[in-house]
Amino acid sequence: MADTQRQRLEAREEAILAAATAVFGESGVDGARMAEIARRADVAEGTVYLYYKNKHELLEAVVDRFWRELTKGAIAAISEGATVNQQLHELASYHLQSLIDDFKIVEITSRARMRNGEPGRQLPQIREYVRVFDAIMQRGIDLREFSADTAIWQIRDVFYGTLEHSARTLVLRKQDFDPSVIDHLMRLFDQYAPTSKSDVTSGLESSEIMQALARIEAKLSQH
Amino acid sequence: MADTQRQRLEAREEAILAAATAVFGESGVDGARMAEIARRADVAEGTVYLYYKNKHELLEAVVDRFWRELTKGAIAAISEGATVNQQLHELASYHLQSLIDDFKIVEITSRARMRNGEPGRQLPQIREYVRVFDAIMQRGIDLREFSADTAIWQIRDVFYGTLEHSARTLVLRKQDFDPSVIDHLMRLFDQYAPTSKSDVTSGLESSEIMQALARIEAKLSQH
DNA sequence: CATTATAAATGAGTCGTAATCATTTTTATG
DNA sequence: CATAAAAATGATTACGACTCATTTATAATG
Repeated sequence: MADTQRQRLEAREEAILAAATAVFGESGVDGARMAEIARRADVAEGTVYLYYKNKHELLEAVVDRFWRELTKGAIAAISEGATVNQQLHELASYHLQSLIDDFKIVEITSRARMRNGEPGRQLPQIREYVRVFDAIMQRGIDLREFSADTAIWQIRDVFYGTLEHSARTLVLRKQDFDPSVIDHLMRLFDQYAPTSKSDVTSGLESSEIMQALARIEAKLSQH
Repeated sequence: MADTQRQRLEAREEAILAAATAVFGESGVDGARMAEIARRADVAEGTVYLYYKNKHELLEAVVDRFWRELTKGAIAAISEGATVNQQLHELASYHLQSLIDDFKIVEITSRARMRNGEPGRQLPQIREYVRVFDAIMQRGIDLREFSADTAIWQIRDVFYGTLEHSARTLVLRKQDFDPSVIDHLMRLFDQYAPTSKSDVTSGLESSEIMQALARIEAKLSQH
């Protein structure tokens, strides 16, 4: 029964993580007591330290899991065949709604970034989460919906920065999700549409078409 | 000499605040020792508690002063007679540069917002700081440079949200101030011009072609 | 199934630090 | 100079994160 043993350990780790998430959320990082987390996970205080080296690592695990789940949710929230604009809209809505719903955990994220006095390591799971946006944007550029010289990282900062601030604004005002925030944000993306001038049907464009056709031909010959 | 007495007390408070700013910046909030702050301010540990009720209130005072100074600096950085766009540019530059220079203290700000477990009280001095932006925007609307139905609070979230995220990105990449970030942000503000440039018929055709090709590719990959 | 070895769990005890408070020192007042 | 009030001190307390000697559960072996 080496398998059930492993499962029991995993269940325990999960119980600790769940308890920690709850307590951190309710009391904040400083207010959270390791004793309380242990009590809710139904283990002794020392046991927590068998799974996580210290309070900060436990915090990191909680935050890490949160963003991993968020990534899953984001991918699920995006319609596969939709237009780039539609997908951005879906991602923005999902993101804003999540930030509002789990405001407490989101706030705690900044705490997990701090290691000792040094600020801002990138958390791996946030990097992963951001890839969802990057993939949509890249597709937008490939599809010529956005001009090719678009600096994705700058737009990403606009996208996430705006939504984060908007979420804070809404929560502080005790308001719910506001669709106008999304509409407003999406309108900014019109900025990145390729210039409406005559280079639309130029030689560069046709080479892109030929490249795509070549890829299709290559795929066809595989069958 | 009731006046010199008062001055001595103020000097002491200032010494404690300066010491706290330094130590919080160097070691982070958790790493900062009240004993170290007292030592650097050249007072006994108990004395600190005569001026600030506890560590958190001291932190709040440090953050509060930082944003008060920032407000002063912002107002000084803006040219009185300049155009609205020029002023926004100046404010954005000043803000981004400050966020980069004092990244540590800025990060600590989120910590000061937390009171017990409850997140996000507005810090009064940040509210004050934000007014600088609001005033410029209001002037822009009054001068008909921005359309009247512009929701200032949403644009404010774009402005500060983007700059905050950009600053983090730059600092993590160990890059300095990047003017292209400002230019990029300022271009977004064209959106709010009353004479909308967005109703020009643009080259939708090419993106439609590319989308069609992408759909074909996607279908092919399924086999 | 009994025995031993190994892994996991326990919680009383240690240790560091924020905060307190009885005592001392300084300052203001007449 | 005497006295009261204010300010400052630092030894002491309180509390919570973390440790570790001991106990309990699980796996391995003949």
